[in-house]
Amino acid sequence: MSQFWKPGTEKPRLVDDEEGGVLFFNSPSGYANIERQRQKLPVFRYRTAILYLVETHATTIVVGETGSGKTTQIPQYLKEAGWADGGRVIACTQPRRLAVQAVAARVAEEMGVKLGEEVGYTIRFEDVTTQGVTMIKFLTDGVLLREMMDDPLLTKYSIIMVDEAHERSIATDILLGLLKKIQRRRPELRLIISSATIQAKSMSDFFQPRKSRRRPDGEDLGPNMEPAVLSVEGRGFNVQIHYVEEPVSDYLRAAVSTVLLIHDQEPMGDILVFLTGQDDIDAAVQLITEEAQNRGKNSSGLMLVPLYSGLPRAEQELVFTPTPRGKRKVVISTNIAETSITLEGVVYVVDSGFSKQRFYNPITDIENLVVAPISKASARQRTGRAGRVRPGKCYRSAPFMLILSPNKVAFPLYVSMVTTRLYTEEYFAKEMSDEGIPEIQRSNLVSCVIQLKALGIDNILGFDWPASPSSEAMVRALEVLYSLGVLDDDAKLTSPTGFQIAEFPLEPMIAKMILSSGELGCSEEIITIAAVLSIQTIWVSGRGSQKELDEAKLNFAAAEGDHVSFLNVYKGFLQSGKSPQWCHRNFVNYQAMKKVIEIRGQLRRTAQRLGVVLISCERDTVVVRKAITSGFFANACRLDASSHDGKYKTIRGSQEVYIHPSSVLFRVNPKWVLYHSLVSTDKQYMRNVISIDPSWLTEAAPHFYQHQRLNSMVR
DNA sequence: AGCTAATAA
Repeated sequence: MSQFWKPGTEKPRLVDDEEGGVLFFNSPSGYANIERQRQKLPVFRYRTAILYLVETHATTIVVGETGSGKTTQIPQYLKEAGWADGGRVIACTQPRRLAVQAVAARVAEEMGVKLGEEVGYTIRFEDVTTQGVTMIKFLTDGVLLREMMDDPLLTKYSIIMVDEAHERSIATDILLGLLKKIQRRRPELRLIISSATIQAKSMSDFFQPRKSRRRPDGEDLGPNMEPAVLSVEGRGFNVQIHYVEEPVSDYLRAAVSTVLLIHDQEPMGDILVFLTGQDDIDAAVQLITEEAQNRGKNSSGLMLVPLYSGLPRAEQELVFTPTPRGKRKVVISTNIAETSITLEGVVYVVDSGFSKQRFYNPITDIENLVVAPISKASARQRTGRAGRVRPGKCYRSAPFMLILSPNKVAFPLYVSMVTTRLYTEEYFAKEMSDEGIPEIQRSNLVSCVIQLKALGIDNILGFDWPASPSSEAMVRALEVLYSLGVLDDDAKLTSPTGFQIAEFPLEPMIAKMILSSGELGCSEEIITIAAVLSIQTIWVSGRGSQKELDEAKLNFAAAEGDHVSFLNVYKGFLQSGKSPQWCHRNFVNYQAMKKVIEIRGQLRRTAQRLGVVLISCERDTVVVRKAITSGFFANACRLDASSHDGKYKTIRGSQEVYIHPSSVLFRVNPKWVLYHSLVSTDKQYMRNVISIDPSWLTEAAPHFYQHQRLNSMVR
């Protein structure tokens, strides 16, 4: 049944690209042409097999390389086979919004229907479907989870296809766990799990029924509960892999010299370099520029393009501009180019073997961002980026781990120390883990647990996860939710508070803050703050010097702290008539502010529905800070008077923390502060900080701060 | 005394 691509053979180039982002289509003239295109896709050969397996098995796992056409074709096959008859809907989930939109548009085009009718999509803020008409619906897995809050059995769907399951996002994992549960109540529901090769085994194990539930042979009791596994080959060219032979002491320099070597010795073709973050990338751009200048005209002709998520939109688009004749484009990227952005024309990949990953320590309740070795699956994915247009080459190099500056590498829970010192072939074969650690095992679980509780999953510790988080992490999440008043003594959602907080598409602490703001009379302000906190940054990055940005921020700085400063920016933006020019002058990101307005609108509607009084406190910053305290009381810190370096201690755990340099309270150091989040680098930095009065803590959470504990600290 | 891998509701 399985078909595998033979290394060294060339696969036919097709115009299909299912991976979101860049979609292009050789404007077909008419239906016959589209049909011919569809039949050329690798997945077409499996049409009958897929339909048969879906018919006879509750769960079908489709292992498909990228470019097989599975995402766009399988939903159409299902529709053609009648799975959308009788008002039923075929769902296909994606981890990313952009992919949802792109794939839906493509399928609508192939079917010759208007997007939003037979084929539609739903993402946050955009429901492009028509009830009773839409037969194939693409949506993010997060949206499908939200839908379960109204319809726990997802009764309108006949089939749910979970695409890109190998990425193992939190939402995908929760969804898989819940779908497995739903299936027991709805035997007629079919699941298709689309996954990369490496994950197929664990996926199939997860959907394996317990022995007692297996149907006896020959008896017809509905579909076979054993998952079926089908492999579909993809399209893509052979990529020759080169490993380093000798240890390199610095992956940045190794990457830089590899780029120059490729440029000197290899035929034309673009280069994609994987590094870990903005710092690395900016440094590499500079080093390559300098080196190229030193080497004279043979090394000119390089077009260097940095790529990372924080880059302004316009600069990100540079990666898509066609390479000028006689030039070679070098895209230097984070792992955004591994999954989210597809670049055409890449022939060479330089892989550092590292990426930044989040790790959560449930003991300290702190999330860290650390540089860590990637998995084999990631390495293969990166390699595959070189084979999209013609046979390519991938250069894998990695440094001595220990030579990295100490603040860049920390070994978190779950990651074992890498003893091999370089990314040799042996390292790849023997030391690299097959798969990355699922996000759910690297994260704070507060949002995840409240979502499960809201869906009526009472036994969180006993939940059947595709990959179980540590019990410490689960217990920690339960504790936090209890302290927020979301859960009662029996760990049941409280009414109405718990249910209300679960309704908000926000972290529970932010949602709590919004609920309290109604009573405190400052909900308009708090909803603005919640919207600002839910996007990455409202400031422009990259334009001008850091110093200029710091100065621009001072125009809005409030003595009370960052949250109040956000209100000043928002007010200024409104007073300017939402002017892009005003944003530009003030180093404010216009796109971000537009998003703030949009999210603010959604939160306002949700708040109103839940009975939160919408009211402004005008200039009263005390109530604003009290409302914030009601959600974030656990993040209170006190300035350590004995040291004069701005050291704070958290009240809960006596952790040593510092105010982040980006905060308006940096160097101001009020005695008592509350932070929104911690960033760990060489120190623990508090991001988004306000000053508070310690009496607000006992007011907001008397159960959490026993009086004696606080009094002894206040002195 | 000096900072933000990626994604979503």
